Amino acid sequence: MGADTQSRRHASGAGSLTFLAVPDDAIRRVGILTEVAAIEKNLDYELPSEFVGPTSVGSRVRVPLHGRSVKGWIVSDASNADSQHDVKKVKASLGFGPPPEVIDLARWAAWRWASQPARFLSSASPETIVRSLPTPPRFEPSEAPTSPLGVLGIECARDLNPSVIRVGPVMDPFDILLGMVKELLDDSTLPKSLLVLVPGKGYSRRLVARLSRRGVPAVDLADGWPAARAGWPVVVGTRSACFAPVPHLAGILILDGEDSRFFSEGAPTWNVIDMARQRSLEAKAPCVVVSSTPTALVMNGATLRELDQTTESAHWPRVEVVDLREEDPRSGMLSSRLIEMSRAALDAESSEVAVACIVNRKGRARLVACRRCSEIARCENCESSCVLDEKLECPRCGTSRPVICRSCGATAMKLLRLGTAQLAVELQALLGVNVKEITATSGPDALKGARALVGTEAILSRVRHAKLVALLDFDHHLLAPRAGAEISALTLIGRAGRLVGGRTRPESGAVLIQTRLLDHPVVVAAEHGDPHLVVDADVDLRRQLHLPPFGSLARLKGPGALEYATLLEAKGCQSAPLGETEFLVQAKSTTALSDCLAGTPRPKAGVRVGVDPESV
DNA sequence: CGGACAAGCTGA
DNA sequence: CAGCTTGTCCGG
Repeated sequence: MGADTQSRRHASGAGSLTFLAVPDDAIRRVGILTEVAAIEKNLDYELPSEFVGPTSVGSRVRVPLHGRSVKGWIVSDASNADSQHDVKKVKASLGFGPPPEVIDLARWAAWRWASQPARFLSSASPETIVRSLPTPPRFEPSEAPTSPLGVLGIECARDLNPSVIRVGPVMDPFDILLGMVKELLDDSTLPKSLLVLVPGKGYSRRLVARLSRRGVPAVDLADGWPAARAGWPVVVGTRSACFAPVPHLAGILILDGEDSRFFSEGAPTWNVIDMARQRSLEAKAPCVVVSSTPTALVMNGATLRELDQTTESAHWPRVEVVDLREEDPRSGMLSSRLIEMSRAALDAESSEVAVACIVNRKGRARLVACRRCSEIARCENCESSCVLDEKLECPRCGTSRPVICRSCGATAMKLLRLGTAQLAVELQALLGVNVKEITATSGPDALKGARALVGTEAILSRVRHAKLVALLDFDHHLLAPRAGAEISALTLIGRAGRLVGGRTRPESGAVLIQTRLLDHPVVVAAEHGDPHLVVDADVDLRRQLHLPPFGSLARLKGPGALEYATLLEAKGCQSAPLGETEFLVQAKSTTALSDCLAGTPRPKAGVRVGVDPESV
């Protein structure tokens, strides 16, 4: 059975839109899906004649259930009138909810990722009650963009097959958006909405402001749910915006499609790319993804469109590589080339942050040894190696103890693998300027007065410009033991590149990569500004291992995992143990796996099911 | 999910 | 056998 037939089966509950013509004295019954995710069937309720509020499919209501009062969605008009139950009355209206198409999408998603529709519908619903909707502005026809990207946007908007546009990470994708606006919103008889999905909140806010300056009516879904529900021409938002309540979808544009924030690892696992493609398929609308490093999951059968190679590589940053094998081991992560380039960057950029150093280790040091006897500091409980911050802390079991060597009692430690805090101190000593430490938890004024920064990847979302971005321990990213690690390492270089600018502009800075793997394809790709070999390798690896999207898999976790794996195996899935209570189940296709999971009741002992997680 | 109700366990 | 825990069922 194809995905198409599947989703139709899951759409079967949805009825027609808005206020049905019902005889005045007829009692209107509605099918309700409650917020209680475990109850997957629709329950019948009566809509009292005094009921005030929207009653179309998707509307939010409060209903009595088992002595409780729960929130829910109207998911079908009148249902089986032959009720043996004494049907209860809907208690109250909770205002507008998602449109019928989104109810269908939530049903499909529940099937696709072995979850419940209510889980997805909650993120599709407004946070506060919406009782009235604004009137969307008239869309004024715009001028067609003539740039190559604008033309590409128009071209993609005409194609109902999914498209992926590969551009260098520094390339501004705004004209693609303008091209799609022109093609999809101009002289359309029906008011339609274009959805734009971006990874972060800040990006969304800036994009809305920029569109508004250009005279394109746009709202941010973060504060514009009612406007989106009313059918605003352009709706911008983060990952939950693939459920944006626009009543008539014109198309979807996803920017930075490879960003990990588009792939939800928590339960349920789901991803924006597949979700958006399903929604646009049902709406017969185009779906376009822009990405510098489209992974196999992003490509997944889409048409790849690119500019010429010269233009693409011009929009990668200038890259400098430091061979850590040649460095004096005593200089640690702060190589002489790094210091030299930092000084040049500080001279070139006289007031703002000039240098950003990225290393994914917080605290003072991740590995320490006794200065006197060289014993590695380990946890007294579990023997795993301690992290030094104020005290010696165990990253595994959380116990902490004073800084004293367990074998000789000395109190001085050698710092073997430095973290951000210590590196900031050392860099400040070497450069003689104000150096600040930035991690995900640092406050907004952590940047005040800083000329150089040391921190985790959090830096890349806090700072917009720098002359030099240094990836101090790039091999840590490169050698991460999971499928897709190499692509994310290359993506990191691209994100760093956005702070320094494209390689052909004279005012641009550079990205410095410290590595021991000079010939690694990722390092070479970054130097050439050409990701295609790395991207192809990701596709080949996944094809060979039958990983998504070339096969489908689910991770089962919990006390009932073994029992559930056995049941699924009997239905034609392959299963392999990953641990005592953890199993991997594979099937030939997404449809086969999802059908199998949907058709097999879970055992009593709990199992958590994660379908097609991003990293394996 | 969480309330209802049934079946099982304990202690005087 | 009351009083409490644990398990299973089901919701309109």
